[in-house]
Amino acid sequence: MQYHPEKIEKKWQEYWKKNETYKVSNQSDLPKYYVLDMFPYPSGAGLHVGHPLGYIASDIYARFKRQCGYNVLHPMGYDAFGLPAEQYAIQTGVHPEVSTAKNIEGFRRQMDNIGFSYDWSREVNTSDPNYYKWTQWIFIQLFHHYYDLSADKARPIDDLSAHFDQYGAADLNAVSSQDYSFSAEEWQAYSQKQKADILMDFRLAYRKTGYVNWCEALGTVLANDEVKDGVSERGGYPVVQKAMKQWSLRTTAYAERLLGDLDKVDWSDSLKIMQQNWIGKSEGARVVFDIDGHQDQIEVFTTRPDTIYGATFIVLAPEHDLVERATTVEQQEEVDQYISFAAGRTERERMTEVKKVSGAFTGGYALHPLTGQKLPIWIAEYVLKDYGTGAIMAVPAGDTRDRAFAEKFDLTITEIIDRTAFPNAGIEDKVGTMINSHDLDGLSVTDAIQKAITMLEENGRGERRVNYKLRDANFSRQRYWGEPFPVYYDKDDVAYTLDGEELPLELPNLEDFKPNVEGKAPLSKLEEWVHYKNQYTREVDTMPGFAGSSWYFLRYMDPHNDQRFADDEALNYWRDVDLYIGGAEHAVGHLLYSRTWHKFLFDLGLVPTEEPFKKLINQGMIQGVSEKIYMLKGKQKEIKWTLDGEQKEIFFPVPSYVFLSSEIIGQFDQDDLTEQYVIVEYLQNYGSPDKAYLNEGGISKFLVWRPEFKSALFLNQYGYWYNGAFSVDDHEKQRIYTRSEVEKMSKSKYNVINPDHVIADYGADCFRLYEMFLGPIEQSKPWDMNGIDGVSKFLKRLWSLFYGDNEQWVVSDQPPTSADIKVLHTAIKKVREDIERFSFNTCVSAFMICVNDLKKSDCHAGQVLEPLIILLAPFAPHIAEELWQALGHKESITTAHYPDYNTEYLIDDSVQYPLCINGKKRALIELSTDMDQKAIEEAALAYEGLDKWLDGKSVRRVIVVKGKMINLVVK
RNA sequence: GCCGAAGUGGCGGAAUUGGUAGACGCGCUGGAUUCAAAAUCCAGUGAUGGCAACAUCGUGCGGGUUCGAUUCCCGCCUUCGGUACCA
Repeated sequence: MQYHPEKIEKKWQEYWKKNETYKVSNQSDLPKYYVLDMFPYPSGAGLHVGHPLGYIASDIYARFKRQCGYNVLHPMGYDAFGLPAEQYAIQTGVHPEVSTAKNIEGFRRQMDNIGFSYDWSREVNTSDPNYYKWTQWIFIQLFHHYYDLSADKARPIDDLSAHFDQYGAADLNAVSSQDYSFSAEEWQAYSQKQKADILMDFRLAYRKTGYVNWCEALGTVLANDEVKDGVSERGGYPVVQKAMKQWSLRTTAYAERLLGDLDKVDWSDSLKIMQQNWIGKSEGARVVFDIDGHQDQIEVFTTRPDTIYGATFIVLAPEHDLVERATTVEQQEEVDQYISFAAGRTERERMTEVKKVSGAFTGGYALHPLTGQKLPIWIAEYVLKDYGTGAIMAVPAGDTRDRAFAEKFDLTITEIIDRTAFPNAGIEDKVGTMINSHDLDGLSVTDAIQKAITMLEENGRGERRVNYKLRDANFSRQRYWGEPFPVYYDKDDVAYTLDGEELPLELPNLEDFKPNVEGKAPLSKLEEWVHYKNQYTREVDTMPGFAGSSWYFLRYMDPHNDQRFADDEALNYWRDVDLYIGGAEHAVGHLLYSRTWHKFLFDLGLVPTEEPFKKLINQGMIQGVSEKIYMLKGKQKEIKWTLDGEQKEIFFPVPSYVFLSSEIIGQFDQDDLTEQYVIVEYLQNYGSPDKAYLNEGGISKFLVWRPEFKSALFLNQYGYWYNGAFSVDDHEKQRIYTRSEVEKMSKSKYNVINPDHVIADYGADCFRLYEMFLGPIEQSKPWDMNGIDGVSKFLKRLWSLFYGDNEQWVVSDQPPTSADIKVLHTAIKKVREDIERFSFNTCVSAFMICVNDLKKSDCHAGQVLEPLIILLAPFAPHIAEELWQALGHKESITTAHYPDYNTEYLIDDSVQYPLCINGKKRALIELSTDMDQKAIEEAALAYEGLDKWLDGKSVRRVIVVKGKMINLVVK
């Protein structure tokens, strides 16, 4: 029997489906294990070879754990709300629901083709009302809770109202948008609207003014992704930052716990550091500056209160509320101009372009809190509205950007730290002795920080404060394809949430997905829908992409429950995700949002764990190799080139496009050249950089795809292709070479490799093994097919251990040799250990070594081959099932216990020791394994070739690492 | 800019705790088999010099620690991911 992957793979995929092999129950005596993949956004480009990298790894691990006796939850679903479907709808009129359903179907077919062990009965889809009912429900809970810092958890907002009723804002330790002080009597006297506004400042889901990328020309709000170099990517129109009332989630309330609980999870240090830095905890002081001639105060946060006497001016973000107040009549025009300049700058530009210094003087002055000195108030884009308080005290002697700013605008620079004792220290380093700082003079920086805070507190001009870089998450999108907010407003703009029985609030149907006037969300066009119970209006914005993905891992535990987001029993059984695999691009965003939601649900007693993901692995990205063909710009009337030193020319009857093979572009002026993408599947030799080419067939396909080039000429170093034929006969000379470039794998770059095509050529098992064989799971690499033949050969060799070279069943009952047993147990040990450390590429190597060795010794013993295919089953499940069945088993190999190794079989009699002189390997000596340190040392010194290396010098020291190496230190 | 990661033969990569650099695979070269090809099998394959034995160099670059560094430390360079509305 021959190895035909296409036959056996379909057969087993159908078997697994029919027998519900991978269906998992919430009731089991076995220990649980939850293996999760980051679910995909079902894009129109389909699944490409980059997606399955992580999915294959997690599938191997899930299958391995199952065979080790765990009840394994391994589900999959779709993150189905998102921008691309909406853009597609705007372009084509196809409803996002329709295109999404179609894409999901395609993804599912592609995933089935790879042979994953998902329990598809638990599939979730974030755009399914039965799912987003609970996303809305969680939002409602967030709305009705606030964060109590004393209890260090979320508490019902009604408790807060009760506190206000009884005590006013006194003795309150809660997270809020601004500080409040009012008495119980005052509170009781407030109007409903006033009360609602105050409570809003405490809610965990709350409204505030946020900024969006507004493109007037397109009449829409753009995602950051759609803005390039400050203008819209489509059309290149200006983009400005526009203020809009938006929903936010008070993620900052959880900052401290998000930071501290990183200790509880088994994630890589680099990932934890990224999250730490994102949360960005810093300790310092809040300092208050009076504005000269006004009642208002400017509040700043500084990590360097020691430098307070070096503060020589104040900088506000251009959007800061007090800019208007501080600006004088004379400066009004300049300030207005600067504000509109800053509005045209994206936040990214403002952060990145640190070398461009710009700003404007408001004309106003602040008073130094300790000296009373007048400090000019400036506005500048380097101060961001959402960072800290949106204002800074500028200390040009202690901060590089402040210094650059002071130098540019000729502002006072007061040196306040003497660093002569630290000649290598930069101006931001916390070393040195204070000078020009009144009471702080002579103190070290660290002492000065403490004393400065005390002084500020005593003067009532500030206090010790912890600040986080983490910002509250903007939760509103002016778009259609997302979860509708279960929210409505009364005439006074007071927000209310829908009752539970009204959920899900289904996304109403729409024909036209373009935004409404002034960038209002598309739902605002449905006037009837917007009006709710006569006097109310509904929220028309929708939730962002991360809403549905922030809790989906919980829904898999109990996906069909219509009473709760998941049942207690299911939650208490599965608890948390034991292994989570996904792209490094989610390192902060998704993982931080999920952790926040999870902690909130924990506070409400709804989930049993504080952290959702115990162990996390980031898979690397598979990049694509795009291929571009050179072309002369515009249509040509004639073409001249040199062939074998001879000048050639062609005059075209009608002007034609001319494409050039890459080896001859040197003959042309580079300025006349341009490039066109080629669909990589049209190319021969694709995968070898700069060696891919179009042959006659490829050119035909290219011209069918791009009919505008139908009459083009393709030129290479031997001749040309024109009107359907090459001018040379030799096939070797009929090649138009393209240029290769490593880029993101994307539909728009025509470099997407569909796993289906690889599977059609090599089989799913081969594809799975090859993706793992490419390299460490965490590393990014461009996709290339150059090594896949090796994996394919391996599977055929494995098959031939069972079916022999003449395709007859050759497995025997003969007991195996001890050498073959050693080969098997070496592989078991290596594979078991490497799976546990997620080193799947070396597992594949271990399989290859094992099969090569068994092939060499002509081993066909069932006692060796049977454990071997169980060992391989998680990696190549189809071939494993087939051979398992051929060995006479009736049950799926999924139920077979994963083999254990016995170290007794692995012991060697002797060790090859490298004999090193001063760390350099000079000889190999073979010594018995049981020799002790001393005996090894003696054997080394007795080595006959030794004199040659000593060169008259003597051995000073002998270092022996038993079983590893011997080093002689010679002087 | 800031935060994180990576860089080893012609290529993908291995070296798990500081201990034989290049496992395994691709490619390439030579050979066997074949009418021929494919497939398969065998041998070789880091660079330089040498007939060879062997020697020297060699893990992005420049330093350092150590008997010994791909691995640890300091300073750079390049590429990739994120940078709060792509997912």
